[in-house]
Amino acid sequence: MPTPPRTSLDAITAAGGAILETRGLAGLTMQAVAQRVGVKAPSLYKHVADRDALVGLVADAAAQDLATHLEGSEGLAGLARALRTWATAHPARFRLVFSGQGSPEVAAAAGAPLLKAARELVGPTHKLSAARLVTAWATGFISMELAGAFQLGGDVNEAFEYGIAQLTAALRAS
Amino acid sequence: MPTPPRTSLDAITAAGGAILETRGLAGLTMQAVAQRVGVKAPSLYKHVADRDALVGLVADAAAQDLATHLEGSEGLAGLARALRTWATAHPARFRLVFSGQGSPEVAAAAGAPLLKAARELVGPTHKLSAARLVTAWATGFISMELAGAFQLGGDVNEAFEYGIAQLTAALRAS
DNA sequence: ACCTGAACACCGTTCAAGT
DNA sequence: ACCTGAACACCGTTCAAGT
Repeated sequence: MPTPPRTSLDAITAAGGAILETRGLAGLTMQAVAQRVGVKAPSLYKHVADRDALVGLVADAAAQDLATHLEGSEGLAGLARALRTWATAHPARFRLVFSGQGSPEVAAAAGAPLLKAARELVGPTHKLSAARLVTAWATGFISMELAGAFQLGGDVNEAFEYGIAQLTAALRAS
Repeated sequence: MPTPPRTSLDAITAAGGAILETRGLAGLTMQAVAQRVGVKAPSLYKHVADRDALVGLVADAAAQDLATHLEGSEGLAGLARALRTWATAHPARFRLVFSGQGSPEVAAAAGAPLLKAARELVGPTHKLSAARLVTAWATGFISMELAGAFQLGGDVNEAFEYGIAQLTAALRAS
C-alpha cells in the first residue's frame, strides 16, 4: 500500500548543511542526517543514491549560498573580500564547495561574478586566464589560511590586501 | 619477556605513503598499513598514537619528497612548474601536503624555495606578502586543476603560464 | 511507495592475554 | 616489550518484511 514520504530531498539537503556546519564533513553521516529528518538511515536511500550524492547536494547548496552572499559585492577587491568573509564564517562549506564534490555547473555559477570582474579589468584575449589567476589565488589563499598554513607570522590581512593590489595592478597593466 | 619490534615507524610511514599513492587517502586505513608491514592493526598503536598521527607522518614524508623534487629548480617560474609537475604525478600526496595535516615546520621547509624566489623579485618590505601571493596562487591553481574545476574550456597550460608571467611582472614592478 | 529491523562488511580503537 | 584475538562502538549499504 502506497504511503506518503515522511521526508524530502530538500529536508535531507538542509539537514546535511546544518550538520556540516556544526560537526564538519566527517560528522556528516547517513545516521546523523537520518536522525535529524526523523527517519532511519536506510530510508535515505529512497531519496539519494549514496553518501557521495548527499555530500554533492550539500556542496551545491553551499555554492548557492555563496553565490547569494557575493551578490552585494563588485569588482575584484570587493568580491575577494566577500569570499574571504563568507569562508571565515563557514569554513566547512567553503572547503566543500572548492573540493570538487559538487556539480561543476553550480560551482561555475558561483564563480561567475569573479570571472566578470576579471573580464572588466583585462582585455578579452586573456579574460579566462585572468579569471583563473584571480580565483586560484583567492581560493588558495583562503584554503591556506583556514588550514593554518601561514606559520611565519606577519599580518595575514595585509598579505590578502597586498594580493588584491598586485593582481589588480597586473591585470590593469596587461 | 621483551621481544624485538617486528616493524618500525619508518616502515609504517613508508607503507602509508605507498598506500596513499595507490588507494588514496580513504584507502589509507590502519588495517591496510598493518597488512603491508606484516602485523595486525592493533600493533600499530605501539608505534603511533592514532590514525591522524599516521596520516601526519605520511604528509611530512610527502612534503620532504616535494622538497627534494624542487631542489633542481630556481626562480618563480621554474619552481611553480616543478610544483605542478610533482602534483600531477602525485595528486594524493600534493593534496595531503597542503591540507594542513602534517607538521607546520615540515610544510614550511618545503615552501622555503618559493619564499626565496619571491624575496629575490620584490623588496624586503613585502617579501612575506609576496611569497604568500605566489604560493596561494600556485597551490590554488593546482588544487583546482586536480579537482577538475576548470570547466570552461580554454588551455589550462596557457592559464598557468599566464599566471607566472603576471605575477613575475607584478612583483618586479613593485 | 516508503519506512524499518536485521544483517553484512568494514572502520578505528582498547585491552587482557600471550610470548 | 611487543604482538595478537576478541571485543566495542561506530560506519555505509542491502534487503526482506511491514504498513
